[in-house]
This record gives sequence, C-alpha cells and structure tokens, in this order.
Amino acid sequence: MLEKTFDPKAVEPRLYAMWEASGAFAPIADPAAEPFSMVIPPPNITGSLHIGHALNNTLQDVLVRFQRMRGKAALWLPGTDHAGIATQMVVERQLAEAGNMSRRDMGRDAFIAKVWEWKAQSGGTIVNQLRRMGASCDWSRERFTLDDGLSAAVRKVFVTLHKQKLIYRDKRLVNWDPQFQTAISDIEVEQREVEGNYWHFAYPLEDGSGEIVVATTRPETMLGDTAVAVHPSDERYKALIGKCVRLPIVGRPIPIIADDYADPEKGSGAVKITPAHDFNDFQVGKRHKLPVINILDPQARLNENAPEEFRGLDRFVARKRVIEQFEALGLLRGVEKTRHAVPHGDRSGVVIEPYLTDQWYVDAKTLAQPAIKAVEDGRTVLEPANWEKTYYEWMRNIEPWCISRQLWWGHRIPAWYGPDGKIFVEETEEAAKSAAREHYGRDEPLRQDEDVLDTWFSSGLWPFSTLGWPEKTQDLARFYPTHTLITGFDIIFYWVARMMMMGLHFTGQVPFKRVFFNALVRDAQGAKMSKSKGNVMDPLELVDAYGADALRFTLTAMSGQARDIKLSTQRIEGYRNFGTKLWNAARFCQMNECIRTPGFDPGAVKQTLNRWIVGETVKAAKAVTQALETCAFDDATGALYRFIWNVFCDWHLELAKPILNGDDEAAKAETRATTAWVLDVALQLLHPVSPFLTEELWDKTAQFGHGREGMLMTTRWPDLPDAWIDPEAEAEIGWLVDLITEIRQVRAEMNVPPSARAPLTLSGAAPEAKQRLSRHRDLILSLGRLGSVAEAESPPAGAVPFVIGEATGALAIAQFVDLAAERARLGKEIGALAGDIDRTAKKLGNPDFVARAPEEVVEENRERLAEAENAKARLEAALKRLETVS
RNA sequence: GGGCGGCUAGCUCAGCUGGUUAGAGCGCCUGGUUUACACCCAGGAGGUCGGGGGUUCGAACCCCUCGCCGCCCACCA
Repeated sequence: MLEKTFDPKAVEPRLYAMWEASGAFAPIADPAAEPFSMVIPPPNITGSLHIGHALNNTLQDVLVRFQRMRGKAALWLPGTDHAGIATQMVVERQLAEAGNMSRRDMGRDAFIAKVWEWKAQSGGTIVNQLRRMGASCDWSRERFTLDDGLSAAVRKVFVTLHKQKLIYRDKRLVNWDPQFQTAISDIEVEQREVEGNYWHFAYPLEDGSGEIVVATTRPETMLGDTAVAVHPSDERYKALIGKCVRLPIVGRPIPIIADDYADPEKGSGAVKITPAHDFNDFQVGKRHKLPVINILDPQARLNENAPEEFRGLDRFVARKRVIEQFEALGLLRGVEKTRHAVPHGDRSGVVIEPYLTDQWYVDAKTLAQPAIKAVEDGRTVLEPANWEKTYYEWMRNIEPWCISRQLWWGHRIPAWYGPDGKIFVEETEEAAKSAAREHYGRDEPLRQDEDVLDTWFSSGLWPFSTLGWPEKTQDLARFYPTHTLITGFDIIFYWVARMMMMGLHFTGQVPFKRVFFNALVRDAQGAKMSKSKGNVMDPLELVDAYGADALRFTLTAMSGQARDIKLSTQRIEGYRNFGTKLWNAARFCQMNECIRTPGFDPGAVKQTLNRWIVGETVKAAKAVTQALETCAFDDATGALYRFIWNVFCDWHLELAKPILNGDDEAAKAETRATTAWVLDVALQLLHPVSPFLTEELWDKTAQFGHGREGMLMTTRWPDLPDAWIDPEAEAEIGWLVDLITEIRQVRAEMNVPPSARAPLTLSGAAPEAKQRLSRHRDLILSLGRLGSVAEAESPPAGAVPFVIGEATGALAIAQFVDLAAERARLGKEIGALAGDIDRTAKKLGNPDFVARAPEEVVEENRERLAEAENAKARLEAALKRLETVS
C-alpha cells in the first residue's frame, strides 16, 4: 500500500540517478525523429543556484521533457560560463583571505592556474544544483566557454571578423572601471541617481577683460580642460569667441570656441571642454583639434599631467582640493544641489571614468543589420512580443562593442605585436609568427596582446560553438538552428542580441527560432532579491522543504507574469498539497484495484461516467499540449490542476465509488480500467512539470498493477482523438454534478446534519431528467446523503426547494428548517434572479441592442430571461407555500 | 527626456481578438471521525476591475487623459 504522502527526499536522488544512467537525457538516435534543441543560458561557474535559475531551468526542463515525450530527438545542451570579471574577483578575494600573494605578485600564469584549480573544486556546484531541480540536460554534451573547442571557435571568430574589418583596434574614450582597472562595455555601466552639486567656476579672460563662468559636477576634470565652448549664435559670448581664458590653478591658456554642443539654455551657456574625460567633450575636441590631456592613471588617481600638488591624489580628494582652491582664489561663483545620474560599474559598484585607451572593438552596427532583419521577418520570434520593440530600439542604435578587457581570466586576444607595433591577428602563435616572418622577411620577437575578451564574446557563440562549430559536426547539422531559447529579459542585450549577430554572421542562420523571455523572480514584497537585502530564497532549501516538484509546479504556474514573479512559501505549500492529492488518488486506485488493463479501449467504454471522464481527459490533454507548445506554462499548470483535482478527484472518483462498491461486475471492471487509464494519462501530462512524483507513481502503480516496460519519462505523450469526447455524457454528468451541488448547498445552508437522510422529490422534470434521475439514483442517494428520491407533481408542503434546470427539487427537511433562515435564503435567491431579469429585460428592451447585437447574443439573452423568470416564479411559489404552511 | 510593464476579492494573481451573475489559490467564516487524501471534504462571506472622459447596443478588455508603483535606455552644464 502506498504511504499517505509522497516523500520527495527519499525519491528524488534515486530517480534522477536512474534517468541519468538510462541515457534518456540524450536525444534519441532515430534519424527520422524530428529534432528539438535548446541551449542552456550558461550559468557562471562562480554562481550558486538562485531562484531565477530555478525558474529558468524549470521552464526549459518542462519544455524539453514535453518534446522528448512527443517523440522528438530532444536535446537540452548544458554548460557553464567562465564569467571573466566575476570569477577573477572571487578567486582574488579568496587568495587575499587565505593570506596569499596578490594576483599581480604571483603573475599571470600562476594566477590562471589558481583559477582553474578553483574551477575544478567549486565550478561544478551549480551544475549539481540543477540536477536537484530535476533538469534533464544531456550532460554528455556539457560545455564550458573556456574549453578547447569553444576557445578555438572564439579565435576563429575573432580572426575572421578582423580580416573582414569588423573587428578593429581603436584609441578612444572607454568606460573605465578604476576598481578592476579594465575597460567595460556600455551595457555594463549602470546609471545611479545620486545627490551631487553643480559648482560654478569663473575662468578669467587672458586679457583681463573679464571672466566666463562654467559649471561642472566633476570639478577635478578642469585640470584637463583644453577649451571653453559657447554656442555660435549666443549673443552674450559672440565677442569672446577666439579669445582665451587662463585656466585657474593650472595656468594654461585655453581658447573659447564656438560649437553647437554648447546649449545657451543650460547654466551660463558656456561649457568647459575636457576631451580626455567626457564623451561629448571628446567629440568637440575632435572637431576643433583640441589637445587631449589625460589627467588620470588607471586607478583614477591624478597623474603627471596634473599640477604637482595634485599628483597621486584620488579623484575625489582632488575634487575637494580644486573646489578649495577656487574658493581661495575667489573664483567660486556658486554651488547648486542637484540629483543626477552617475555611471557605476555594474560589478564593481564604483564610479566609472571615461578614459582614453587603445581597445578592440566589434563593428556591431554592421552585424546588427541581419539580426534586425531576422526578427522583422519572423525567422526568430521573441515572446512575449513586446520585447521585440526593446530589441529593435537597442539594435538600431547600437554602438561599437568594446570587447577587450584588462583582465587575466578569459580568452586571450589572438593578436601579436611586432617590435614596430605591427599587429598580426591569427588563430595561433605559429600562424602569427609565420605572418610576421613574411612581413619582416625574418623572424622577429612577437608579443601577444595582454588583454582578454569580454565574456559575452564567447557566450555570443554559444548556440553553435557548443555544437562543434567550426567543425562540420553531426550535431551542428542536426540541432542548429536551435528551436527555443528560454532566458531572462535582463540579458536581452548582453546575450540574445549578440547571439543573433554572431549566429547569423557565421552560420547564415538564426541561432534559435523562438526566444521565450521568462519573468524575473522577486520576493513576496516585489523587491528584487539580493543578498544585501537578505531576501534571497534559496531554491535548494525550498526543495528540501517541499520537494522539487512543488517548487517546479509553483514556478511554472507563476511564470505567466509579464515582468516579475513574487514567490511565497504558501503558494509552494499549496502546490505540494496538489501533488499529495494526486498521490492519494493513486492510492485510491490501488485500494480499488484500478489497474491497467491490456487492450483497454477508452473509446469503447459504455458507462456514462466513464465516457464522460474519457472526454474530460481528452480535453485536458489538448489543453496541456497546446499550452506547452506555445510556452503558455501557466495555462498548462492551470489545466493540470483543474483536471486532476477538480475533475478527476472531486467528481470522477466520487462518482465512481458507488460503482466500485456495487455489484454490477461489468460496470465495475470497466470503471476500474477507465480510472487506471485516466491516472496514467494524468501522470504523463503532469510529468514535464512534476517529474519525480509522477515517475515514482508510474513505478508504484506498475508494482501494484500490471507491470509495464520502461520509465514514464520516455513514454509517448498522449495524443487522444476528439471523437472520444461525448457531448451526451458531458450533459448528463453535468446535470448530475449540478443536482448534487444544489442538494449540498441547501443542506449546508439549512444546517442539516450529515446523518440526516433527507427525502428528495423532483417535480416538473423533463423525461430526460427523469431518466437521469433513475439511472443515477444510487449515486444521488449517496453523494446527496438522501433517504429517498421520488418524482412528484409539485414540491411537497414544507420542503425546501431549489432549481435544477427546468425542474424543481425539494428536500423534505422540515424538522431542520428555521423559517426565518429559509425565507432569507429564498429571498436572496429570488432577489438575485430579479436583478438578473431586470438587467436582461432592459437589454432586450433596447431596440439598438436587438438590432445591432449578433443574433446569437440576443437569443442567448432571451433564453436567459425566460429561464430566470421561470426559476423565480417557482421559488416564489415555494416561498408562498412555506408561509401559508407556517 | 524616450520606452516598457503594472494598478482586478484581505494577499498573490487569471481574465484570449469587447457579449451571461468578473474567476482561481492562499487567508477568513460555518459545518464535517462519509475507510484515497485534515497536505482533506462540503458550504459561505468578500470586488462600483487606480481616477476621469470617450467610442459602442454593450467596456475589466478599445481610445484619450491623469495619478501612483516598478523596470529599461539616454543624460554627469
């Protein structure tokens, strides 16, 4: 006998091991099978599973299990990302904590070795956590962005793009992170609103004829000013254009130039120009061929280009000193409080400086064009569709992508420099050497570029590099383009856009046909989960507490939210209970010997109840299938929940009880077989969402019933014919359900004790209802807890009436009736009907409605009005009788 | 400044291309030792669908507008 509840802890590891060992995670080899492929968004090796991963991977697993059961050659390809900055940070911190040498002290090779060591120890954490969620990835194909194959792909891509002039080296301002001392790309910069000040500084004219006032939020940058710009049509300054001001503190004369960039409306209308430390000023400087004076070192301390007293000072210290000096010089013209956005590094959290360096860039603008087109013409579909707008907006305004990073952990840039600075970009050092030999006519020492590539450069190749590209592998031929990508919208620019660009450029095909953006998980208050807020929910703790299936079901059910998911443990508990409900339904089947019957044909059952539940099962299977096909995950769980709990358990099993306990052996046998079949289908339909519970029940039911071959996981998804839906059975069971519900309502409202076996009479019933009444007499007696069922001309005096279709039911329970309560009950029902009649009559009385609304809507309202009037009349009559009797 | 999403029962959310009395889960209240399940069963209360205007025979749904809440992009004169 099954236990009363499912014990996930005992079962999950065993089942997962069984699945994995069976080889069923790998796509089936059958060449005729249609491929279905997905690549995992590779988690960082530094990561541990958070609830966002849990959601994202649950949805992927639901989808891949579903497609696998449909007979597809389903591949879910897993792997991890080396995560340049994040990993380097973690390892550096660990080294520091352990009192080791710093990265720079130990040197590049030693440090990299340490990172690999760390990866071997801790890098697999998240992968094993995915297993605990039940993820059915094909681990035999697991990849890592820094493994040999992927590294080769990265070099190939870099070299190819370089030869195509789509990768180039350039000296320009970059977003510089002084903490990590590396360039970062635009999207790694996070704007934060902060309180700040505008300082108004006076710059005296060189000829002593006056001054010009400029404003800044970054006073220290004035040390690098090389001009003051005014608008060419600004009357206030027209006369000053071409003159010079003497830059205070520094003493350098700098010109007053005319440029449209200066906005007469803002501040004084004059703006200081610091080409080396401001993106806009850099452009102005270019236009006017201004000197570019870099005043910062890589740690954002003032360098030798600043006056001596500032050298070596931190930028913020220097800022204070500059202000003090202006004040002392009597040139501070005012301070204004302001709230403004300041760029911060998304990883380091420090203020980013625009900084002039040589870096490698990808010509994203060119690569973006085919990627835009592919979405426009639907070769790749983004869902929900509103993300297309975001995608287009970004792609159409894309800037060159800075891909070099001054880090050690990552793909080293395959560029070598000759003694004269000549650059050789080749896939290997040997190739670079031979290119150099050809160029110089002799062997010259080469020096490889010190930098590594942005992590997203390698992740951008993920859908094809993981399948073996640039080799022409079978996997590549079979599984590329991948079918669906499920990921978070927070990385639409970082990742999705780059994969589109790279995939199209190098394979000529889109990397995936569909992208489904899942919601973001928040806590119960709607706040983004973060360690600092202390509101993180650890999915593994939730798995421990409720089981993986309950968490999976919850996440799947809540995934419909457009933007974010607020998770509460109550909800998980509720879905855990749902699993228990199904477990106990199986227990019921076991106790009642509902076991699989070989050769059972659901289309041939005779009993109304069985024809009905077969039809309901067909409908449920259709609903779940359609939902999963369209990534409507919440609809899928909704359909499963309602079918299993509210249809199968609440009604089918209850209605089956009298048959199973009765002595019509043929009916009993058929009902047993049908119930067992429904349970099997339910297990199959639920399996993608709740794999552990269902697989365990599949096994257990096989043990108490007929044995069966194989795992639930690899069974064929139910494809049931519509012909099994029987409208007559539907109507009949529907009527029965209504009748029983009415009886229960009356009993509950009249406080009739369960032990009281009330007699029921039915009057005014149509022949069809009479037949139903006699056919299901036993059922009605038991589920309604009735003493007898009879037909009558009219409801007996003192009985409590209710409406069931065209008929009036009446329960003879006078001894329990509180007249006032009954009067209130009937009064309320009559009132509701009156309201309905009033509304409907008014509608029908409106000639415009009758003339313009579709005929069927008008007809519907007519029927409705007639029914309501009829029901109201019957209840009023009953109420009157009640009052005369008393 | 530009864009996106949200505002529906005490809470968390469904409500597809406008058409009965707006639904679910949780919570709450009442009743229940009905041998599958108290992680349960039966029943109930609870909403002028953020405000205002419009289109329509008819609006939670379409349009305009305002108000909050959240996110993304741009902006450090």
